[in-house]
Amino acid sequence: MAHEAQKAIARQSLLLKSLPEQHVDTLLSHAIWRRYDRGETIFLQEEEAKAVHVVLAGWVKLFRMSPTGSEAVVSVFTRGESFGEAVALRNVPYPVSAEAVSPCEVMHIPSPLLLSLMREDPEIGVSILAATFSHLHALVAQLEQLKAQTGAQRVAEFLLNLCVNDKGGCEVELPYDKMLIAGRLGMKPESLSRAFSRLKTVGVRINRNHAVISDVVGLRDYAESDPSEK
Amino acid sequence: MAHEAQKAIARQSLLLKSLPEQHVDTLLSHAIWRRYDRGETIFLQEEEAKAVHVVLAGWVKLFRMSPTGSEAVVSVFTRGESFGEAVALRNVPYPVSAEAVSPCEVMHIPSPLLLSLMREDPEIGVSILAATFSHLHALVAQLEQLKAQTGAQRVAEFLLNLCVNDKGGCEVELPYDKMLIAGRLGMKPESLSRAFSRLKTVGVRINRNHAVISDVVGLRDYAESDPSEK
DNA sequence: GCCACGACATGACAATAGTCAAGTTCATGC
DNA sequence: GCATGAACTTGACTATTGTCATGTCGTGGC
Repeated sequence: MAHEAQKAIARQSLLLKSLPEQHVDTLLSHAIWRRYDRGETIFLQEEEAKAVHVVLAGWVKLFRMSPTGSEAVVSVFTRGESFGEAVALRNVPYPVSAEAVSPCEVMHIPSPLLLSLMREDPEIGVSILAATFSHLHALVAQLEQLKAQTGAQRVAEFLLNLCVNDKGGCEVELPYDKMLIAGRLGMKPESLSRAFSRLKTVGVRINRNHAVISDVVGLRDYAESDPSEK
Repeated sequence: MAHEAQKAIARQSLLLKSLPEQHVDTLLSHAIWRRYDRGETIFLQEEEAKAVHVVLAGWVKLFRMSPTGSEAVVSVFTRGESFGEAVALRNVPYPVSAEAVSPCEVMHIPSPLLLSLMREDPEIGVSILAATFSHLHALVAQLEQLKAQTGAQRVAEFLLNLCVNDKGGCEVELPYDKMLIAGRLGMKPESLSRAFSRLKTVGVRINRNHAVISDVVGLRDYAESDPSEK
């Protein structure tokens, strides 16, 4: 059974936050709450979806194995984020696999429950679409980055997304392994290392999983500049 | 007003094909039917979505402009395909722009109509989710290609998707400009040219917009082989 | 028919990223 | 404490791709 703290996190997720209290209670009380160890599989590509997943703690990566065995990281989720909405409601196989990349707490909402509630109140469909749209948007943004930016620029954007303040300097912690960051940004770990050292010229220092950005505006200029201008 | 032939195409779209006849009739009779010339804009990034779009004839590209002015093609749609579902139902701005890349016929379903119908019958929400999921899936597949395959391999997959038969040889027409194919595959036109000439060694001949594939199985092997093995 | 322009092909070169190998650091188990 | 192994960094080299320049080929306008 779930702690109140976990329920509070679930309530804040994009999927649930705009639903009527009463429905949220129903969903939370029928949900399955599970802990995953680092490296543990949550579901596999081609498996049939039976639930929608909400991350309560830790980090989960979605990835795809190509026929050759190399893996492509599609997205990385953390506290308060949900995934699998569009798949769960249609009884189709997952297009990706999901794996815990740190110890995780994940809530699973059985899809039949969500479906039956949706037939009662169409507003739930809108909530699901909202969450799905945000995934769609994230994928589009990622595609644009891959097609229009160099590796170092993608790293710069990644760091900027970790910053809270939008000017001056700031210090951030890298949220997960550099290997995973590299995968998420579509490059090899070696290239990520080199991208980091290239960013030294625009005021970025990396030490372990700690990053110091001395000039956020300058870094943003770098990220958005034309690759051919450098 | 629409020809019956156009309505028939719309009925076959993923968005509408599984809906009850009665709802489809309502939607079709309130839809807006428009013709677009090559190069004409259908909507712009950041514009607020007011409709869902169904392509009846021609080709439409969705693309994103990066801050530097370079464009990244996100997807290309043709007869029977719909786009903008998840955006239209949420009153959020489009994350992409849409442009006709050939003379086009496009049907627009006003989103308030779709929303009100959805509140009557939640099944419509499922249909919209189905269409949205297929876009999500396509983006994930594209991401995987970009991250795990070389340019020539992406071109090989593109050609394979145009083939109907799955063994032996086949001949296909390239559906649109090579410039657009290049954009869709995340490369420059020059790189596409070179990818084509590289594919000569696996039995692919390109002449104008006509492609001859002498060995579909061999080409598939090539597309799925490890990039480092060549 | 001729011209102009855009799409496309190709060569030379530069920039970028992947590969392979060697070495460092750090967390873990014993 | 020490050994082990995984994550990470760095260097040298290669492969791939982008850039720029040039040339060809067709299509559409006149």
